[in-house]
Amino acid sequence: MQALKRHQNGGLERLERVCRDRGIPVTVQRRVIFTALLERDDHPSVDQIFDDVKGRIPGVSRTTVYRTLETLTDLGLARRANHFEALARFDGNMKQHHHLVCTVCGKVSDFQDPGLTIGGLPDVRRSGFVLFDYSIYFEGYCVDCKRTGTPGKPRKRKTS
Amino acid sequence: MQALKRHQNGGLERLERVCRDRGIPVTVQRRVIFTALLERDDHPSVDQIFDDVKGRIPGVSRTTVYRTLETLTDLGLARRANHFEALARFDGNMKQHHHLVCTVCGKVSDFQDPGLTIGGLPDVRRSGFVLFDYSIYFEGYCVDCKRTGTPGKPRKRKTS
DNA sequence: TTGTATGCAAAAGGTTTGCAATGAT
DNA sequence: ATCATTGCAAACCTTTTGCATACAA
Repeated sequence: MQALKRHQNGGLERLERVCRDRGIPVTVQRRVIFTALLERDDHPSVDQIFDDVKGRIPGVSRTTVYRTLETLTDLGLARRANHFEALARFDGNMKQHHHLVCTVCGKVSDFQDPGLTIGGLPDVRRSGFVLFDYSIYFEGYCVDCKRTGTPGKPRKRKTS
Repeated sequence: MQALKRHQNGGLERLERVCRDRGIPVTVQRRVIFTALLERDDHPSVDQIFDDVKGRIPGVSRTTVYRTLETLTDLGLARRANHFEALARFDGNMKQHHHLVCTVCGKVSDFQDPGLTIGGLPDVRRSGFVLFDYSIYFEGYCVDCKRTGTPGKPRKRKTS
């Protein structure tokens, strides 16, 4: 319902406008992949979108899905749902703590603040979810990236 | 400082106790890898720990680091810092929203609640960080996993 | 027509697995 | 002595890249 609404309120029109503004072509692939993304609200992986889409575009390649999702992110029409690049990360700090995520370089650092609480814990129980902890991810520019800008683009591979 | 303190307050003793309780051996690799993890507070990747550790254990293999970090997670001595398994994930919902993360099956779902605010935004500016958004990750058991328990273990590959 | 996006195939990176040897209790 | 863990090598999956072709404007 939620997704459908988003879809109806000019999802594609938004894509077309943004592409025109940036002077890049609006291809069939971009249209369909963007639509598929808007139809989901479960943070799909590249392969999930690929599966959704391959029935609608004759010979799409996974590569195009990768590239298009990245393009949409650049255009500000999507974002990466994973902090950290796609790598396993571990944490030996078992105390509750929060995180500062730099959306430019991808760096994540701990931010411990016992005084930080949520105003009125949400009613997640309603959905049958058993809550036992929470952690807040603060997004912004770290000191190093403050001036350069361009949010939403984590670094590529091999930059550890 | 923080990490050092954690290290001093019986990091290894904790490991030894937990291993004894579970009846599994305390190997050199487990000792050193756990120590290396406690020395960092930057959510290291497997390779970062491997680098830290290969000077201290003659012929460690990356495989052992993978396996040991997973073991530590099972033992409750570490946790994965990345929600989602190590995969790129995208989100077409650009409005502020929060997340419900099931620590058993790894499923992440959106949780939108405009009434949910943080009591007194933290003083992250002090560190030079420019904050422009935040998102809360609520961790717990989803309806499906409620009874089975065993937190902290996201699903493996190929389970999309 | 001009320039960018696409698809393919191959490469590169990250993670898991089987098995024999080693090590902890 | 026994059973789990380790290391190696190979397999597997995910993501990126180069290049020729196809497509949008």
